[in-house]
Amino acid sequence: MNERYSRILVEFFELMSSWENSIVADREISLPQMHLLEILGSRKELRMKELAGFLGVTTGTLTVMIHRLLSKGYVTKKRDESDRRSFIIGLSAKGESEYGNHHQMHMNLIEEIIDELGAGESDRFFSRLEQLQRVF
Amino acid sequence: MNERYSRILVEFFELMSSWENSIVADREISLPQMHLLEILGSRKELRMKELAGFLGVTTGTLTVMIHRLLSKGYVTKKRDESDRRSFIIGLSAKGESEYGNHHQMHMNLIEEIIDELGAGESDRFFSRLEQLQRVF
DNA sequence: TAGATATAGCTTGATAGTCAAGGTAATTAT
DNA sequence: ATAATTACCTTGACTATCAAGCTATATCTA
Repeated sequence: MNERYSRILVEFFELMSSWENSIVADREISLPQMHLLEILGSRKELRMKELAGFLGVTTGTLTVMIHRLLSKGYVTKKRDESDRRSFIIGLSAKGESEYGNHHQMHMNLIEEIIDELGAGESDRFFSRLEQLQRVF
Repeated sequence: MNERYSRILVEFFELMSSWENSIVADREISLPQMHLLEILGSRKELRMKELAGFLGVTTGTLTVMIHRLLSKGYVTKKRDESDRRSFIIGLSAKGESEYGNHHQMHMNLIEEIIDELGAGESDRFFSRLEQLQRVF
């Protein structure tokens, strides 16, 4: 039985992964880059160190990611005048637009989930999903 | 409300991702490589083309992944004598062992989920999760 | 059966993501 | 003051990834 649960969980994860991949495909930016935009979209402005923490990468990795996103115009970078070692990263107008577009895709997905499960079951399902944050 | 659902789903996905990352860390193989081992573990033997399909990568990408896994001894590769253009990829003993270890981690996770949600709610939860395969 | 077409896999060149280790500049603690 | 810490950057090494073009084998078709 637990084997079945494990299989369902793994398959769900793989389906979500490929869904995410498919909606960024042909979009000029990669999935890790979109993830970065998503974090900035919900948290507004962050320092490099903080952003690296949310992404789960080193600041060295982030430095080059930000360079690429800067050159494509998705993010802004300015010095933090209160601590001149730090930089403040934010979304440009183009970045906001890309984030908004992606976020809408997520909202559409949520609609489809609610259609599939029904309102009551959806609420129950997401509550369980939230509860599981304690497990990881 | 849908905003909340979306946030929960995204956070769940991120938690699962970092959980997966953490359990392969310091393990000599990468996450994509482990994913490959998992597919072979459940499907036994596959041709390159089939394996690439399950992984969602091109055969070119797979060629180099298999080279790396062969050199580290996790997989086996032999010609398909019924179609000499093809190769049959399988797990070596070392690959089986690595897969078994990883699979056990998943089973432990399932245990923790059941502990957290309870048996009845877990069953309901996984049924919903399974139902959602239709949405993606 | 010969020639055309399709398929399986490989190679190469380009772009990205990733970390560890070591560097600089700015801040904070002693 | 100066030592220690912090934030970030750079470099070198490795992996993942695709597209395009290649070879060998299989299949179709006239």
